[in-house]
Amino acid sequence: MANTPQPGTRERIVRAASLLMQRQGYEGTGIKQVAQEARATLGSVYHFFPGGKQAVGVAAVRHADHEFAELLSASLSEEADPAKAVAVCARTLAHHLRDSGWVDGCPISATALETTGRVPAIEHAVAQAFQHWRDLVADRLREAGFPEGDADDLATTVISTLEGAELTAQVLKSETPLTVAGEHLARLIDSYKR
Amino acid sequence: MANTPQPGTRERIVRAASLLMQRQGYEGTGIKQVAQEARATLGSVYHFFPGGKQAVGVAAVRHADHEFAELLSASLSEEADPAKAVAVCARTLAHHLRDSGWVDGCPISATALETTGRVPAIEHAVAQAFQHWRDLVADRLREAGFPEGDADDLATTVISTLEGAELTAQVLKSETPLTVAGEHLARLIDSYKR
DNA sequence: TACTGGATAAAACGTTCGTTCTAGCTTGTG
DNA sequence: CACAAGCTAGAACGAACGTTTTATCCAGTA
Repeated sequence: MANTPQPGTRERIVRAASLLMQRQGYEGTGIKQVAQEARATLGSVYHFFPGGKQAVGVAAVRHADHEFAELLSASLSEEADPAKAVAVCARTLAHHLRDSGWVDGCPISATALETTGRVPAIEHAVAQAFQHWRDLVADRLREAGFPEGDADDLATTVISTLEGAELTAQVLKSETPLTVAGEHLARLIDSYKR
Repeated sequence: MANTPQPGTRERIVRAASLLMQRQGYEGTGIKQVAQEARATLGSVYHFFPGGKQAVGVAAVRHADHEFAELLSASLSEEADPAKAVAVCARTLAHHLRDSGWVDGCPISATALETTGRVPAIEHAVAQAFQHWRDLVADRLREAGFPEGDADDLATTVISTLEGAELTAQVLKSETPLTVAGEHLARLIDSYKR
């Protein structure tokens, strides 16, 4: 959506890094592999990212943050009922995951787990993404009339559960964990209504 | 529990690998680092694991599988009400995570995400672990009188949510995601009663 | 036309990776 | 005491890692 027809070199590097890190994690992705996949040279990578691999990693995480935020916002605004919207979102994730051959799960969780407590810059970008997504859900719930406390707690669990269900679905190569998680989340949200 | 007072070399290697892979993932953990941490030599590692790094990885995942299964079984049998048991389990995980300085999350999720679709042997061990844990919860729910279909679905979501909440808690360095997820899961399970 | 700065290209750095190999050590049985 | 088998020790392999360096290209401006 709204992609520049010919993304510049910097943009190609970030996208390639984001995709590779989604599938192989941060440690499993090499700078040279990123350059090759982005059809850029090593010189270009270090030109745009003097901070080296860590800087590329941070940019890739931020890119993934924005991408998933768009998908989330779209899902949340499609349905009038936020409970239904969450279920729809879970199904959408399940289809994307299946269509990719079970390789495209959450774009940052692999990176998150590998770098937590060891690479502060990436750790921080990951935390920002999680909070960002959480806030999107919380805002939608407040907007639908849920009290502040309930909305915050529910939003936290929605993100956690979607995250975990995507991991489980990927590992088991099955859409079921995501679809049932979506329905359970809808049921949970409904139980807070009124 | 029931640790041999002086674990043998093989056991030390598996434990060290499991711990390091929990914190740094599969790609981020080197064979030499495993050997050093286990107070073993490279020769010993390749003596016990002729399959190399992959074989060590599989053994480490299986070790983590059994360890977490024990924690899960203990939590589930401590409380008469399985809904309460799940909430207690979430709190236990939160405390362990906090006490470790936010580094000891789920022992296999980092490895799972890095290797899925790329290292079949490890992929398989990870899937077995998830199913194993899921079955423990499902059995407990059936035992408590939940119908088969409900028990299976709930067990899937319990594992998914615990997994995701642990990831979120680790990333945000907060116990909250795990504790509220535990309470939400208890509420969800209760909503299926009768 | 000459110059300048951003961007690209490619070779090479030292280090670490997973793995292999050949000794040497221990231990228990004949 | 001898001898195999199980285990440990440590050096060495080629390949890949992240990074640095030097040179070249190519806009846009004066």
